[in-house]
Amino acid sequence: MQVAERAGVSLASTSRALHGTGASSKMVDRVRAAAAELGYSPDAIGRSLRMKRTFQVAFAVADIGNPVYVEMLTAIHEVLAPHGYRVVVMSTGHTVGSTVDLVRSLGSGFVDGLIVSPLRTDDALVEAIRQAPVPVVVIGRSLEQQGIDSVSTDSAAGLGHAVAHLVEIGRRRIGFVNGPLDTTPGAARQRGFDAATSGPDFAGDHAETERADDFTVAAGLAAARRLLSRTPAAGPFDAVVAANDLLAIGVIRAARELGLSVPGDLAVTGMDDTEIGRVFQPSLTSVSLGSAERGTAAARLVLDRVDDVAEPAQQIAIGPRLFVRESTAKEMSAR
Amino acid sequence: MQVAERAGVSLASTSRALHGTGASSKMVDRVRAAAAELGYSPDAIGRSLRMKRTFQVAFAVADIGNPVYVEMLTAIHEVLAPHGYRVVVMSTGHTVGSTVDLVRSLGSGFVDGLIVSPLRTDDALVEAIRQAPVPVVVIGRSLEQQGIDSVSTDSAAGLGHAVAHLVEIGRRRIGFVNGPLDTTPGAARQRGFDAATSGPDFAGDHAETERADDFTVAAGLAAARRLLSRTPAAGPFDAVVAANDLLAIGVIRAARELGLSVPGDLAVTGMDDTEIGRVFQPSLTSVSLGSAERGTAAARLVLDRVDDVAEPAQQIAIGPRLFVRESTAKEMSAR
DNA sequence: CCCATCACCGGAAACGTTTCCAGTGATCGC
DNA sequence: GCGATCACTGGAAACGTTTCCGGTGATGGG
Repeated sequence: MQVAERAGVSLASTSRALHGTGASSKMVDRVRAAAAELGYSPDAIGRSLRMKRTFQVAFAVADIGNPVYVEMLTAIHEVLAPHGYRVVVMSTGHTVGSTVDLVRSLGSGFVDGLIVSPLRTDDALVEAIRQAPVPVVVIGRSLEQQGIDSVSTDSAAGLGHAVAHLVEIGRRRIGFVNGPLDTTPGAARQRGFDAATSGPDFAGDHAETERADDFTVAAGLAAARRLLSRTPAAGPFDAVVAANDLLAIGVIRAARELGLSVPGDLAVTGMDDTEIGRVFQPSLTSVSLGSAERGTAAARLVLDRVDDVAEPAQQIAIGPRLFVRESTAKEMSAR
Repeated sequence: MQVAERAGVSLASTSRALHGTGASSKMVDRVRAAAAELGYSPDAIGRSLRMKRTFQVAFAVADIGNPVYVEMLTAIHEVLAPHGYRVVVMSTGHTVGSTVDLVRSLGSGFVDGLIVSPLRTDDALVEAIRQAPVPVVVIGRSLEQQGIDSVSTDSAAGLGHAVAHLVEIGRRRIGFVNGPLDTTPGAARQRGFDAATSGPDFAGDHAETERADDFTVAAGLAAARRLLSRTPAAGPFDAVVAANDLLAIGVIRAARELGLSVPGDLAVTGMDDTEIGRVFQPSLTSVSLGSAERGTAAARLVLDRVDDVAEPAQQIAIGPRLFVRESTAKEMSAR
């Protein structure tokens, strides 16, 4: 190494001087000076090879463009960067199989840990995660019984909050626009809606689900058209719960097409509390699932695991919170 | 290495067999089988150390949450992943100094290339980029004379398109809500607006700029309130050009506060053609600066540079394109 | 049948760092 | 003044891979 020669000392001393332990101050000065003159910075690869640390953590999701994941990514980056960790973004692909491949690829040791939010889960994936050679934290479903670190949120309960709020402001005939049921979030939200609208606690008159092909505005628009074209015996819908903010915007579009005012004729709620919903007109009442908090918690957890090795797997839950905005204002049209 | 032992061959043969060159088919089968049994995948660090390739590219921006950068990131990832490259996200920080630090940190060799979109640029940064030990591609300003690879867009011309469109639909008194002037985009857009509204080609009656503190909805709202509270001698504003989509949404909010209809009383244009603008009500006429295309081009360029070493620096320009939507529909209110 | 060519394999070096281990010089206490 | 302790330094090994180089066996041509 050039710095050692230049400073006239051994490689060992150079390393100690730069790393800061067990070197005399004279030595430190000398090496620092030489390093500064040469514009030297230690090679990350050599260092990684020796230390068995890459100082990198991967974050993997199906779709990096999704605002929810962007928020997580930002939060994760904010936690990890000050600790000297870099963030590698990866794609899980849309199938369970490709996610399993991703987890297996951790064997090549290019990261010290993984934070992953799989759209779909199965036993093979759980097994792969448990076998993984580096710590893996799952954002999404709680995997308690499986002994896997996870950061989850109770989106089913979140749906309950939305329904309760709508009932409280006097809505009685509530539609639900959900996304695909074969995704983890889709399934959970359906459970939440069904639980909230069945049973004796539900004070409304009617509840009905329509499924969109996708969690997008366009799919929400199409689904809402179908839903709103029907009129239940109890009377026309006066509220729609959407499984995410983009779907909710699609619902509002459909309402406008049909000449319904929001929130006058139709109150609409979203989920995820995204920027896009906050700035929309009308601004969107939405259930926050704490994307940023989940990212932060996952990042902290993975940091813990990278240092301390084996503790019992931890399941962190972030409570959903309802943010009431214009799209569910109290006043109702007389109809 | 365990695989070599298991297969009963040398490390060298193992490597050749897995890498695929100069090994007999019998050897390949044997090694593959052993590798499969052991679930072996080659260590990325050891490989990197030897090959002097990390198979990683960094993407650095000030704010990963910005939709424009998210689009770029997605595009970059899509180009790089099939070539076996990983994407590391980094933050430039908000000052030139921290960006320079970032570029210098490339010396530790943790990536094979960098794609960076600096908010602000100065000579020190240009110098640092030129000295960088790995290829650097700049997204943003064209740095032709500096001999630096860059992918740029002519946002000044884009502003011209917006103004021309507004004039064409009969608007005459045009306001401009810009962001901070000390950023590269802010300065370029100001130049564009000034060029488009001065000189004999401008068929409007009045042009005036108001500056927002930031490229956000809130800042746009505040700036638009200030702008619209003034009434030029030529008459009230009938159009506002905003320097990006978020500012434009702020402008629409301000207009609504003041009882102005959009586009009836006031036509509004944005810039960046973001999802948020597309789904807004009214949907936003916006100048696309081709974020995804720029990301794609930058990623391709960095791939070229990683393989072929030295070619003359390249400057790629992506032309801006205007997408006309509801916020600048033709009909005007009679006033 | 012998020599030259060729395909293939194993040994070993190299990449750049950290850390263990031993050794040297100095300092301190007795 | 001498021995022991101590702070510090240098040598060397190790991390896991790729690739150069030399060698060996087979094959083909003369």
